[in-house]
Amino acid sequence: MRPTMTDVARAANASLKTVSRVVNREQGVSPHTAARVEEAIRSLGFQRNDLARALRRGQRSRTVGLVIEDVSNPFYSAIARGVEDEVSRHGLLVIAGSSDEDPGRERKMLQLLCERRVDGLLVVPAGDDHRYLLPELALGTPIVFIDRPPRRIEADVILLDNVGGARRATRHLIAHGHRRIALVGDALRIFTAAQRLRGYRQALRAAGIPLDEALVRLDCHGAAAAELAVRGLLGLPEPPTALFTCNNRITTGALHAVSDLARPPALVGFDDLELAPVLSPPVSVVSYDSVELGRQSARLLCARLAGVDCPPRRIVLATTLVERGSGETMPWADGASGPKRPDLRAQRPVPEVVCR
Amino acid sequence: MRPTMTDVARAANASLKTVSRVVNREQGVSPHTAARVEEAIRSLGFQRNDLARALRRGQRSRTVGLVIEDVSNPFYSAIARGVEDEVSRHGLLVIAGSSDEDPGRERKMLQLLCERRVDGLLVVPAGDDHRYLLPELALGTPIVFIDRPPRRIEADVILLDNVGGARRATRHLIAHGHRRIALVGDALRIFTAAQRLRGYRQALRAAGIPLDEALVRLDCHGAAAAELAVRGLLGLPEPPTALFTCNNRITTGALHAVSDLARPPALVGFDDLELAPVLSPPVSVVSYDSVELGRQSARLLCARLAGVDCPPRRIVLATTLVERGSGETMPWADGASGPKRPDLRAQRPVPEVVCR
DNA sequence: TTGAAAGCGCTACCAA
DNA sequence: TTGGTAGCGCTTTCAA
Repeated sequence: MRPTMTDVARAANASLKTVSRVVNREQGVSPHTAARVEEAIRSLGFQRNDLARALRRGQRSRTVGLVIEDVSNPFYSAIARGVEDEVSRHGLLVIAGSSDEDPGRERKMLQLLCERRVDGLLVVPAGDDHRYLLPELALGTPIVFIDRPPRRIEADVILLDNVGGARRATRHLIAHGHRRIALVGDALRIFTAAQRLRGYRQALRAAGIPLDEALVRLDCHGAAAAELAVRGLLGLPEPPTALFTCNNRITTGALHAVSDLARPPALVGFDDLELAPVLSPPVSVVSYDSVELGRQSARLLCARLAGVDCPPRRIVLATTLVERGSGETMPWADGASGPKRPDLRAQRPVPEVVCR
Repeated sequence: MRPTMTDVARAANASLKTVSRVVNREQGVSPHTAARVEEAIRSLGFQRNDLARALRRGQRSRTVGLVIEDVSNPFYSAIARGVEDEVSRHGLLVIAGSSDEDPGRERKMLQLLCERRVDGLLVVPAGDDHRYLLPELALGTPIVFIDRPPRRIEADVILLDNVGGARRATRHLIAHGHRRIALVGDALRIFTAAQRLRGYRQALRAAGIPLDEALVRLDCHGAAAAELAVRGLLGLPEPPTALFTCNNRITTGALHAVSDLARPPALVGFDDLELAPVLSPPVSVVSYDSVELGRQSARLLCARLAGVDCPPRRIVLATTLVERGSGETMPWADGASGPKRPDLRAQRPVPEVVCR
């Protein structure tokens, strides 16, 4: 069995309270007694039970819950890292879980986290009604929403400048002569998807380009769906000359769809990709610091935990357009035969003899 | 204040025990009483305190601790996802933390997790001596090591076939006519780095190619260091004609280093990259299922939690070579001028007028 | 079917 | 400087 303070007290021939004092480095223990207790702790391998401690002190579990769509998506795992960096400075650990964009799972995860008495919650919300969190908020659990605002409740939220980023990306493509610019995006119930569509429309309107519904492909969840959508766009009688892809997975899918094209359309994606600079052409993106997104969210949460009590805050982080090449090309003249993107495999000698 | 069972009992005019029975869906409560209690639970917004419950039941916190190098590295976050998928089926949550390859941080994290009484631990170990975990193991906390074996203790571990994968990668490059194959790897104290070097050496030896120390670049931690190392290799009087890059970050760095070369060396990387197929040329890699790596580790942990008591297991997962193009090119004949990798930006018209 | 009392491992309060 | 005792919110045991 695992030794308790009582065991240590017995072994050290001291009282429970004295052991507690030593463990918690409180004043008022004679060096001699302290040494005896320390020795007992060492020999028994005692480790304080934080569950019991928290219960007694009326504390929570000294953890924060983080609910994101998918811990294995680089965008979200970067957030997780930012959160960890920030909260670990306060001795808090992070319980992270994936909602898979399912409001039911999200709610269940949040419920589990509340039952474990997390000190605070960080959520990239998937649901469309978060009123069920009101009692928890009222009980003093701070909740900070990340990347998307909560629905039907007021709470702290850290967002990206989605509209601005999308508008800039689209305007950038227009500036390079494109008029048939497709948007490939996720379902509109997702806040960021809707906002990015808004920015796209604003840029078109500002340039006097009518919106062509055929060029707007929504509900692309994941790379595979996006790849299909882009193939569909390219098969149109009048295909787009440029693509605006609304998140990292969609950009990835689009790149798969255009990778074997002799003349790929121009492309700007929302979210940066680690390999964007080494693709050919290098991929231009709307970028921002996603670790910082997590860090700021956690910072706000920690401020709330420390008692900062102001009305719900709404922080918007800037996005920047990173020009790398894929978004800075003009449309091909119709029917003109332009230079092809070469197949390197064909260019380089391939051996005829393969050993073993 | 947060309502407790006592509050519910008072509100429902029932005893504490009766409330407990209702909350835990135990038998022996009359429907009428149960309804009254349910109503009180709803109206007060009662939520059972899992901390107190676990304490009383002598349970742990119903969480597993996961210590990895960096939650934001796709390799590790994929593991985290696999772990989550598996343990969530048992009602367990995941506390994940980053060690940053620092044995001190690793130890501290593990200590924190033990104090919070996690049910089990999953660790990608960074340290070189894990004997400090022996007491915890003896107390019945199952620990499964992932990707690298523990040092100086016996415990469950799930590994990849590093030697086999590296050998196959190197042999593959040899088969395509390369004899000057560089290895870019991490510090040898990291198990996987050492094993992959071993596989590389085995393949060279089998082909009768003497090892050229100048072509072995170790201690490359992170993409930036790898990029530098590759630039160094390419600046050699007799540069390598092929690269074997030992992990995902190193491959990324190498790709940065060769991205602007007219004639990039052949390349095979260990770890797959999401964008590998759309790079030019597409990148050949030693691949495996990293979500599965996490899932299997968690499965073993859960088996231990369920009481499976056999000697420590060592499971090795297979790796496969995925040929995509970058590893299937012959070396350039010395001094011959081969076809260049074209710059797409130059090929395509760039607009002269940019609006606003 | 219902409830009183003890106690999980710890800390807080007060007394010696 | 030291220690007894109560109690955090819950479950368990046993009695009514």
